[in-house]
Amino acid sequence: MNDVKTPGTPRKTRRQFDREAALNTAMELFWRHGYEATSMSRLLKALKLTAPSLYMAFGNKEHLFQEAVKHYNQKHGAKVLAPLNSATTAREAIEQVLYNSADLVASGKNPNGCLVSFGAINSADQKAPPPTFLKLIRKGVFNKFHERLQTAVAAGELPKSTDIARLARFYQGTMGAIQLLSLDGATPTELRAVAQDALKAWPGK
Amino acid sequence: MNDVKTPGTPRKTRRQFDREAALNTAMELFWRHGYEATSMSRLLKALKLTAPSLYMAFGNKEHLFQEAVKHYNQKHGAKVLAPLNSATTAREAIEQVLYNSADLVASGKNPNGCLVSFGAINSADQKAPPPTFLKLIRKGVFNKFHERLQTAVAAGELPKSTDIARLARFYQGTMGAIQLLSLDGATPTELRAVAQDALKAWPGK
DNA sequence: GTTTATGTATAACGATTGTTATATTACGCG
DNA sequence: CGCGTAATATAACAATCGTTATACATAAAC
Repeated sequence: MNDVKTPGTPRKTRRQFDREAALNTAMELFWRHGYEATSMSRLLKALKLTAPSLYMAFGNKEHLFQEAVKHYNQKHGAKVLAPLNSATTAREAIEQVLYNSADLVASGKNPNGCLVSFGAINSADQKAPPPTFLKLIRKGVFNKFHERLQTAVAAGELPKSTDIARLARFYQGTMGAIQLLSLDGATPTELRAVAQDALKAWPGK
Repeated sequence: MNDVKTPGTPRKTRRQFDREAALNTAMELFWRHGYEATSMSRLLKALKLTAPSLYMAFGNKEHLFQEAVKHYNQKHGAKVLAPLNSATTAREAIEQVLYNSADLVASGKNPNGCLVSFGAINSADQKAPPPTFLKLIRKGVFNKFHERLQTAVAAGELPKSTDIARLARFYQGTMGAIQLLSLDGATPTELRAVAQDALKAWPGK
């Protein structure tokens, strides 16, 4: 009657490599060279995998990139932005975010710069999935800054006349400046100074 | 006795295309997509040239890129940085440079962003000629900022205790922030606001 | 233990990369 | 005019791009 095979017990994976470790290495390569300049052959060599294994596990290059970026956000991005939720004042929150950013992008333990900002900046097609995906994430970061500043106004930390969007843009821009300067060899100390200078533009006082 | 052919009268070129126009188009493509993501076939199509003509005129892709960047510096970079030499005070100089930058990278008449900052940011080999070449130019821009600030200290515009290098880095960083924000669609007006906010960090007063 | 499915290995796919050898055209000069 | 050279056009080069078909090995399920 029912010729359709029932799915049966889902089979456990027999993958022989560490998916997390592979994602880590892929993230590192994309971070350092960007999406298009990171070739599959380079990835395969670094991950010590054969092509079918990688395609089986991640689909294709675009999807691997997406997963690598998500991994980046979980492992690094979230830590950098954490003060937006934990610091007591908006000013301290942004100060700490900028410091975190300076440390992340110029520590020497990771590639310099930022995967989200620069990961697909040189793209043959700016409307292709990788650039679009990153742009969306950057928009989300802007929104996080924006919301924190709104909260600050509501709490009386900032005057109600404050141009929130403008301020959010300025400090997201400062983050970008820090990331960009790190590519030319600026040290964490120098980048913290950039953050401090930018904080002199904080409203009021 | 002398079998070596004397060079004779240098023959005028018989090139049939406008070298300047070709350079302009190449600049535009490199500006928009970066070095590696701009393929020769794409260049040839845009320039309406055949490969041998382009190679005859410019050598190879790397050399064409170099010439395109020089063209960019002459046509746009020089104008943006001109106030460093013409403005009466250092503060006004930097203010106008930042405004010029905001207008250039977000006017809509040109590709957004900056060829010198982003033209080879996603490179398979960061030590290859194109990234190295751009890095050198950015170093030169830093030096121009630095020298202008030194002059300002000598003229008494700034206290002698001013950390010149730090200030130069901060405003070069602000330029980078403006360029980066333009890639996500910020308007010239919004970018001028970023410049204004950054100028609130100007020492003294 | 046999069957069945899934991960791996080898090797190749067509497309495109930057570049150049060959052939043809056409202009400058004597 | 006619010689010689330089710019063009056609076409191909080896290398690499991202991806996949095929064959083999192996672990899970009955």
